[in-house]
Formats: sequence, structure tokens, C-alpha cells
Amino acid sequence: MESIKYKKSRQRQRILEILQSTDTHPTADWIYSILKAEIKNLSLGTVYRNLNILVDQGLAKKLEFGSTFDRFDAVVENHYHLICEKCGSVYDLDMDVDERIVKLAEEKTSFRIKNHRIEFFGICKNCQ
Amino acid sequence: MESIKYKKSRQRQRILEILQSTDTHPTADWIYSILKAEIKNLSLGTVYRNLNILVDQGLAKKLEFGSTFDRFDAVVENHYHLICEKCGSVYDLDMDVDERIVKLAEEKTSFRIKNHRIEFFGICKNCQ
DNA sequence: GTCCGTGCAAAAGCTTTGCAGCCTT
DNA sequence: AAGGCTGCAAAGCTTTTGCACGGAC
Repeated sequence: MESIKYKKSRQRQRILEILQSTDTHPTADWIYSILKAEIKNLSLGTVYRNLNILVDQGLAKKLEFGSTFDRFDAVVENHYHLICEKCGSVYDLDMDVDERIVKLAEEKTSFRIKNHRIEFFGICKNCQ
Repeated sequence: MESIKYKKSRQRQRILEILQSTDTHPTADWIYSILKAEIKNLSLGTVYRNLNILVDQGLAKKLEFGSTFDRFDAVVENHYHLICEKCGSVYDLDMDVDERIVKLAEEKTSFRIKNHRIEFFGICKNCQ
């Protein structure tokens, strides 16, 4: 998205407020269903468009893997990944799984943690 | 997917071998383009079907976020996530970002690491 | 012979986009 | 007035699925 001079809009303002009012990391559709009650002819396309604008403005983030494709892995044991932000390659990281961090996280929450995943993002050797 | 007695098939066998022969975590389409050269009337649907069967058999893993929807977040700073495997909710984890782990990863690789992400998977309080 | 696997094509599910009119600046 | 924003609907892209036939057991 290029840098455009964004104008204000009620829709975008409310979408941001809704996003800020929750910590459940909602989907576009969830936001749509909430806001639809308030703006009766709201369209889902508008929600998507505005979420992308908010991301562009740095007011929101998309939680994503970096690719819109599913990726598959024949290594079934838990291990960490390195993702090149330039070429999109995904590499395995030969590093011990850190159980200490799980303990730390478990102390902080009421979750029963069974698993975790770490991805490092950066620039691979080829792309440097 | 229920437990079916899987039979052997050349396609599935080759898909597994291709998956095992690389550490680039390929997409279904990449596997398709490789195998298409070998099995000329292969169809992409077959690749998808077999990848899902391999996952079901525990021979492969899908690298995914846990939801097929994009999820958005108004908290822009780096932080970790807790994902409930039962209800799919995504929570923020109030835990310091661990720079030590980045150093460790950087020592192991030739990547220039700029960022990392940790997700913990488990069962949330409500679902326990 | 049974029933799983395949190719093909259609459908499904999420997201983006073209268009004409409206609203903000 | 200029140009971004909207709703609507169509298109796009990745993944799944129905069908009829072929292959494994």
C-alpha cells in the first residue's frame, strides 16, 4: 500500500476502537458482526480494507505466518524456524527446545501449556 | 479425518519423500510442480489430499496459526501469544521479550535476525 | 470384490478489487 | 472541487470435495 493521505471515516475509527477494546485478536468477520449492529449497511469489504489501512498506519498488526500458503514439514518433533523476510524461505533452526521458557510462561498464566513455537524473522545468508 | 485403513500409493509415497528431502517447508503447489514432472497427469487436489493424510498419519506437520482466518491485533509492540487449542482464542502473554534467545539463535545461524515470535499452545482456563 | 486413491472440474471459504456515488478536506 | 471512502458484487486465490473410474489388498 502506497502512502496516501488518509481521511477520517467513522467506519475506520470504530474498527480501531473495537480492535483496541479486546485482547482476543479478532478476525475481520468478528469485527464485522459487531459493527454491523451499529452501522446497518456496513460491508465486509470495508472491514478488510480498513484493517489493511490500520496495519499500514502502524496502528494494528496482522498475525500471520508470512505466506498465504499452507506450508508442510516432515520433521514432526518440536523445533524452531527461521524465516527470511526477503525471499520467504523457511529454515529449521538447530537449537535445543527451551523448556525454561515454557515454565516461565506457565507461571504467568492460567493456561495449561502443551506446546510452543518460535519463529525468528530476518534476512538469510543468500539475501544479505 | 477418521481412521481409515490407508493403502499405498505412488503419489503419496513420492510426496512424502519430496517433503523429507528438503528443509524449505514447501507449499502444496511447490510439491505439485516438482512431482508433476514425474507423474504427468498428477493433479493438485491429489497433493492436498495426500498432505492431509500424511498429517493425519503423523508423518508430516502443517505450519499454521491455528485458524484459517487472518487475525488482527492493536498491540503493535513485540509480545508473545497464548492460543487455546480447544476454543481457538488468542491471548496476549504478559512476559518480557527474551533477547537472550535471539542471541542464541543468531550464534547458530548465518541469519541476521530482526524479529521473533513465540506462540504457546494449550488449554485456557475456561476450557479446562 | 471391496473400498481407497486418482484426475478432473466444480465448489467452498477467505480476501481483494472495480465501480459509481458519497463524504471529508 | 479533488480524491479518499463506502456498499455492493464480482473476481481472485488457496484449499476442499463430488464423481466415475482405476488400483491395492
